[in-house]
Amino acid sequence: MFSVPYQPEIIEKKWQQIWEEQQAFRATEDYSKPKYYCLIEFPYPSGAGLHVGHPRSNTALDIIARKRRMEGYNVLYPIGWDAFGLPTENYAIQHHVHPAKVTRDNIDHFRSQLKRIGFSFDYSREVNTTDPGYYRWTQWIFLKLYEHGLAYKAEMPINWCTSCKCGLANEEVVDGVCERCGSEVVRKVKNQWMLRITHYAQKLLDGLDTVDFIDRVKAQQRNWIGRSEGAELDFSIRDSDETLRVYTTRPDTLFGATYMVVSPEHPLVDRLADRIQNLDEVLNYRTEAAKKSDFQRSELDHVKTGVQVKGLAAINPVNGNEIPVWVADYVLMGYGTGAIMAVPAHDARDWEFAKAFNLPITPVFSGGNVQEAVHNTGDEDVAINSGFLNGLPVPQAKQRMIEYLEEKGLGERKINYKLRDWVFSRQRYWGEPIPIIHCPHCGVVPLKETDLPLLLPDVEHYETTDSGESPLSRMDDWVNVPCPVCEAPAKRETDTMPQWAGSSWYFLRYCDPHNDNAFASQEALDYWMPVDWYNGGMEHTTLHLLYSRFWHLFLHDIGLVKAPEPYQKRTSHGMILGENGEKMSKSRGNVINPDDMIDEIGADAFRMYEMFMGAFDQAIPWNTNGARGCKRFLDRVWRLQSMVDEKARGLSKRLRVQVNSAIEKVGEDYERMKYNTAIAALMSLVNDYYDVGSITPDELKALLLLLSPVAPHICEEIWQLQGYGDPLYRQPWPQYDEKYLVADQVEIAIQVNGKIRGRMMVDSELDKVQAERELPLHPQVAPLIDGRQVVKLVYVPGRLLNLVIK
RNA sequence: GCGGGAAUGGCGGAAUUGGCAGACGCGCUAGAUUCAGGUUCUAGUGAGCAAUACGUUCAUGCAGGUUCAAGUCCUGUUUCCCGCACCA
Repeated sequence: MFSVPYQPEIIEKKWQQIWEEQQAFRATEDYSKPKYYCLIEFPYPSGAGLHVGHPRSNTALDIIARKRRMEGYNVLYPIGWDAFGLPTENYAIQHHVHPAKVTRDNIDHFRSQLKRIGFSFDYSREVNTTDPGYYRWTQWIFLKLYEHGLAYKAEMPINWCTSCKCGLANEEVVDGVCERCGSEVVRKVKNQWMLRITHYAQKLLDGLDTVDFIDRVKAQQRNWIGRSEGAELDFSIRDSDETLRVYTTRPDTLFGATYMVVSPEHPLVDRLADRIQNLDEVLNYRTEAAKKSDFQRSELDHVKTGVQVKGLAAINPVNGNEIPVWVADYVLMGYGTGAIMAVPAHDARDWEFAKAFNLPITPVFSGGNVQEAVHNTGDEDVAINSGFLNGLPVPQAKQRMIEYLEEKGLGERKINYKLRDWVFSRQRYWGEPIPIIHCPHCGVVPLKETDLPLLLPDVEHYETTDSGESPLSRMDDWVNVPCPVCEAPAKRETDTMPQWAGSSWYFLRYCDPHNDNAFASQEALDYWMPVDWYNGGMEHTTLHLLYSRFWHLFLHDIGLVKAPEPYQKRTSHGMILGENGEKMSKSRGNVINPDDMIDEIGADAFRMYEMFMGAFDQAIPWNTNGARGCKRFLDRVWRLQSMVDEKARGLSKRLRVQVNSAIEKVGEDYERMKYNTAIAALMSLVNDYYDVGSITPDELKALLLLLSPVAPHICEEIWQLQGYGDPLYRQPWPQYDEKYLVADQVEIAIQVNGKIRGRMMVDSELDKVQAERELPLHPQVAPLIDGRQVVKLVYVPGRLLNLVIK
C-alpha cells in the first residue's frame, strides 16, 4: 500500500532546486533547433509584491512554454523588471531611501515570489530597465529616433497631472484624471520632447492585418488610431485675402454648409482681429474655454456654447453663399484644421448648435425632416439642393465632389488620424535621462553614442521643483557641461523618459541580454524574433502595445530588425476580481495574497486554480473554496499511486478511449487557451481511473505528462517515485492514436418528433440502414410509433436517430 | 453616438460544422469512515408534476422566425460589461 503523504511545500522546493541545478529552462544558443518565443509583460516590481493577476498570465504561457519544450522546441520564456516609474520614486520620497535601493529590494522580493510558483523562466536572461547596461540602449534608440527626425522638442499644451507634477501622454489620461494616481489633469503649455508616432499611424494600422492578435485588441488599436477619410477645402473670407481651411469627411454635403465654426484658439481670430466687431466678446469666450479642462468640456453633456464672429463672412466655394463664422469649443484645435463647415441637416452636433442659435438648416440629401431631427444619411439617399450633385447617392456624390474640388484647386482628398504624437518628457527623477545637451550656439545637440550610458546622477531631493522642473535641474554639476560641438557652456536636458520607454524594446534585449556592443546581436535577433506568443493585459493595448510596435516598426525601417511587427500573436487575460465580485483593492479589503494561498494549498494547486477558475479572457471573481477544490484534485492524483498495477492491463482496456481522447482534448485546449476545459478533462480522466479502480503505469504516465504543464512539481515527484526515469520536463509530449478515439459501443439517443424517448447502446460502426431497422424497436419507442406513419428518419451516427411521425 | 463583448442552475462555468443542455469544479443534502476534521468515501442535487420509472412537462435575457432538430442560424428587442468619444 502506498503511504507517502502529499506535501507540496517540500516537493515544490525540491523540484525548483533541481530545475535550477539542471538549468532545465535555459534557452540555448543552438540556432539549428526550431525556436519558440513566449512572452509575458515583465512586471513592475511594486512594493506591494505579486498579486493574483500576475500568475494568471504567467501560468498560461508557462503551460505553453513547458509544452513546447516537450515538443522539442528551443524555448525562450524570459522574465525581467520594468523598474523605472513613479510609485518607486514616491516611496523613495516618503521614506528617504534611494529609488535604486527600493527597486533592488522589490525585485528580490518579486523574484522569490515568482520562483515559489515554479515558472519555467530563463532567469539567466533577466533584464532590468534601470540597469545602466540596459538603459544605455534605451537612450541609444532615442538618439536614433532623434537622428531620423522622429524625436523633437515642441512648445505644446500638454496634460499635466497636478499631483504627480508631471506631464502625461494622451494615453495616460483616463476620464480626465491621471491614470496612475487619479488626480486632476490640467492643460499646461510646456516645452516637451515628443515622439512622432503619428508618422507611423498608417503602418501601425496596416500591420494589424499581418498579425494574429485577438479581435478586441485590433479593434481597440484601430479605434485609437482613428483613421478617417475625407477632404480639406478652403472657404474664402469676404473682403479679405484670408482663407479658412476645413476638414470634412462629408464633402458631398458642401451645399448644405450654412455656417462655419472655428475653435476658440484658431489663429484666424488673431489675424483678422481688427475686422471683428465684437472682438471683446470673442476673446472673452476664448478665455473661458481655455479655463475648462478637456474633462469639463465633455462633462457638460455636450450643451453647445459659442459666439458669432461679427464682421466676418465666409463664402461657400460651390454656390457662392455668404455664411456666418462662429467660434465654439465643440470644435477642437487639435484635430483636422481646427475649423469646420457646419452642415446642420446631416450632422448631429451641427444640428444641435443650429437649433440653439437659430441658424438655418438646409437639407442636401433626401429622406428625413431636418427641421425636426438631424438626418443621418444612408447610402441610398440621394443629393438634393446640391447643384451638380443632385440625384447622386452618397458614395458617388462624395467621389464627384472631391474630383470637383481637386479640378478647381479648391481642396483635396485628405486622411486624418485621431492619434497624437507621444509626449515623451517627464519632470521626474526615476527614469532614463534624455541624452541631449542644449547649447546656446548649436541648439539641440545629441550626445555621442560613445558617451552612453548617460548615468542618472544621485540627487538629494527627488521632488519635482516648484516651477515644475525635473529634480535633475537642481544638479548644477550635472546640468552644466561644455557643448560637445563648440565647447561653449551648455546645459543638459533635465527631463527624463516616461516609463513606457524601457518596455518599448525589452523583448529585443531578451534575445541577447548581456551584449555590450549592440542592443542585441543580429544573429540572436534573426533567430528569436518575432515573439511567437505575447500575453498581457488589455489596459496596455493603447499604451505599451502600441508604443512598442511603433519602436519596432522604426527599428525595422532603419534596418536593425528583420520583421516589421514584433509580436506574431497577442492574447489577453481577464482580470481576477475579489470574492465579492468587485475589483481587488486594498481599500475594499478584498485582496488575495498569492503567498497565503500557496502556504495553504501549494503552488501546483494555486497555478491550477488560476487556470481552472473560468474562461481565460474573462473577468472572474476569486473563490478560495474553488482553489481548495484544486488541491483536493491533486490529492486524488497523488493517491492514484496506490492504484498502479502492471497486471491491470486487461482490466483497464476500457480506459484506452478515455486516455486517447484526453490527450487530444487537453493538447488542443492548451493551444486555444481553454485551460478550464483542459483541466476539467483531466479531472474526468481521474474520475474514470477511480471508477476502474486500478490503472497501468502507462495510464498514470499519460496523466502526468498532460497535467505537468499546469502542476509541474507534483507530476515530477510522482514520476520519480514511480521510477519512470528521466525527469518529466525532458519527456516528449504524448501522442494519441486516432483509432482509439472512438469507443466500440456508443449510446444513441432515439427521438420521436425531436423529443428523446429512449437510449440504446449500439456498435459505433452501426450504419444508417441497420440503425433505422434496429433502433425503433426500443421498448420505449416502439409503442409510440405503432400504427403511425413514419414520415422521415434522421440518423446522426454516434449521436441520435430522430423519427418524424404523423 | 462609435467600436468590441456578454446574458445558460444557488455560484464559476461546459456544450466542433445546428444533433442527448447543465461537462468539470464550488456550494448544498443524506449516509459511512475517523479520537478529531477545512479528511476520505458513497449517494443525491435546474424547476415543476409525479411517486409505479431509464415516467412526464417546462427551462439557455425577452418576442418572433427557419428546421426533423436551435444555447448555437435569421429578424426584432432588453439589460449589462469594456474601450473611445463634441475627432467634423
